[in-house]
Amino acid sequence: MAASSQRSRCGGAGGAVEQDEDHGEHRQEEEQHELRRGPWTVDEDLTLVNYIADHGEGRWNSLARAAGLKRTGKSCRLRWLNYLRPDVKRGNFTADEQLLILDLHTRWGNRWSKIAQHLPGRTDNEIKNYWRTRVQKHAKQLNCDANSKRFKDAMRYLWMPHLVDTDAHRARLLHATAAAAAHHHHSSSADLHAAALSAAAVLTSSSSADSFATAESYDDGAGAAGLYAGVHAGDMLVVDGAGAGDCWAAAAVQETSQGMWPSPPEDQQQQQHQSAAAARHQQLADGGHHHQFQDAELSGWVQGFSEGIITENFWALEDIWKIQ
DNA sequence: AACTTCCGCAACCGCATACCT
DNA sequence: GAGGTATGCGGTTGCGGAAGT
Repeated sequence: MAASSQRSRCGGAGGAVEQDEDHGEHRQEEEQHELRRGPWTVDEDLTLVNYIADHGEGRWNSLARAAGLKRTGKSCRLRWLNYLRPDVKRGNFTADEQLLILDLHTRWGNRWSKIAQHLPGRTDNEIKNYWRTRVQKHAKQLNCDANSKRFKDAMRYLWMPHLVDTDAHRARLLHATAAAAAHHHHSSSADLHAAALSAAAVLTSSSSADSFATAESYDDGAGAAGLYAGVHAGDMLVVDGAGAGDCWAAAAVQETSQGMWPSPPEDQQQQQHQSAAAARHQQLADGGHHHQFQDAELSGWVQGFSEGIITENFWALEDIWKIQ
């Protein structure tokens, strides 16, 4: 694969080089040294690894030449740092890591290398890709910018607790699906509010099932729980004084937001289900009043969010049911 | 089975900063 | 201090495989 794609890459990303003011000279220089671009071959990897094992890192341009690699120093450095380094960690991000990324990104924005320093074995490139491909996708689904306060609040009060609570999520999947389906059958237009809230729950849970929950990530859920203890998915609910319909909606969000996760061991399931249920009952017992947020701005956002669900055409309900 | 679309990720680029002479 | 080179960073591109039709 390497050979063919290299050619095309020279015409693609490499084409930008030729737009430089001294592109002619540049190309001549490249041809002279037969600089390679595109994916690295196994031989090249071995050469680089062996050379660094013998001589150490640094001085990348001279390293590339001395090792006999027809690559720029930059390319060698990138390959080593992002892929060949022995301590580089590959594979899906654990729940802990996801939480950390979300948290650090709210603090520092796109300071990928700074964020990467706090995730041992992860590279800035990997984190950046993760953010762009997964997190931004969800921002798009929420109809807001990934850098907006609105989205960050959604992360903090919906997503993070969602990750923390993954075990409970798994436990309630079947129950939630059944409840939602049953409700769908018996719902009328009067229940639109509740259904829309349910839709929001799906938005923040099952839509993320594709990428945010991996089998291995569940093992770390408990550790992450400590970080965000006290923040629960139910916190985003606005339990209005309107009555039973809204209470159902509140419960629906709590239930369906648990998403599509594999099941934990039985005893764990029961324990978590019980505590979550107790919390919900307490919440509903407090009903008839707005849920109180310490952060007034957040409270406003929550209100806006729940209203927006109805007015901003997030997803058609039909789509939600299809997913469920 | 063939084709198209979508998505994840490796690798690239330009720019900024640090370091050296 | 000026100029040149190396390194680091963040944004972007496009390939290849998966998913959908």
